[in-house]
Amino acid sequence: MRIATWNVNSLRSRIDRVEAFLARHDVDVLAVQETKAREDQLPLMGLQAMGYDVAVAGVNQWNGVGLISRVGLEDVQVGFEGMPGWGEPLAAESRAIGAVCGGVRIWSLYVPNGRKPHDPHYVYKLDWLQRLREAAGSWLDGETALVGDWNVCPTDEDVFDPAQFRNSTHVTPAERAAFHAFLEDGYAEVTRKHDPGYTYWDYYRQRFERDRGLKIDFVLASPALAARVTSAFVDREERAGAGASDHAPVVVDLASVVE
DNA sequence: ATGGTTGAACATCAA
Repeated sequence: MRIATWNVNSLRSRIDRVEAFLARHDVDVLAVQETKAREDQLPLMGLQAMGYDVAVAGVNQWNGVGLISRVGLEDVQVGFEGMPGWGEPLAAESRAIGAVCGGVRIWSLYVPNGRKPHDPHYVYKLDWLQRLREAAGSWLDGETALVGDWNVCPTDEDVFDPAQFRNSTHVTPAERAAFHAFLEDGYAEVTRKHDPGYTYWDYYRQRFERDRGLKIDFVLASPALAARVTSAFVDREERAGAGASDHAPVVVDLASVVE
């Protein structure tokens, strides 16, 4: 089974690229972030014609997430227990949607950006990650994937110029500790060893063309799922050209379950 | 420090 995660930066404006990506790589499940649309706003006919089911969450224009699956989409959950929201009118937002796809529970996550250290949104980000950790602890036993835009660079290797980011969000010790807490609990980040490259390049200043990016999109797998991972890669080509998202998709291959 | 680009409730906000 092949799963992928991609911050698409608007599913409506990117639908042609999404369909082409799914076909090009023969993807079974795609977790999307920054969908920026309600389900009733989405052109889903193309995806349905390709055999995919779709579930999305989130009503505001920035933070929506979704799952696109052709191997089942069962037990859909919008948000996780204890997930902190933000004030009105964003209270109805959701940054997490989970479902069982092909026997694997997959969570599509859009971790709060944080804006700037000490900003209320940064406090919210750390709180959100802590509450996710508490919920995720009870999912370790099964085959669980926590995928998406974590908005954290876990190491300096994940930043094109660490000096430039010294006073920025994504790299603070508290954010890195919040990310590593999942690893301490038993989750494994399964993409880095196969592809250490960046996953995000800002639209500003030709950052992609100069390969000045960040690695912030990750796939964390429970032990049973991590044991099934055979390969992974960042689809850098998807970031090139006109009409690209500012993130590239991350693809992970799972070995079939041996009967 | 600032600026640059993109998408959306679009001329302002968020990323």
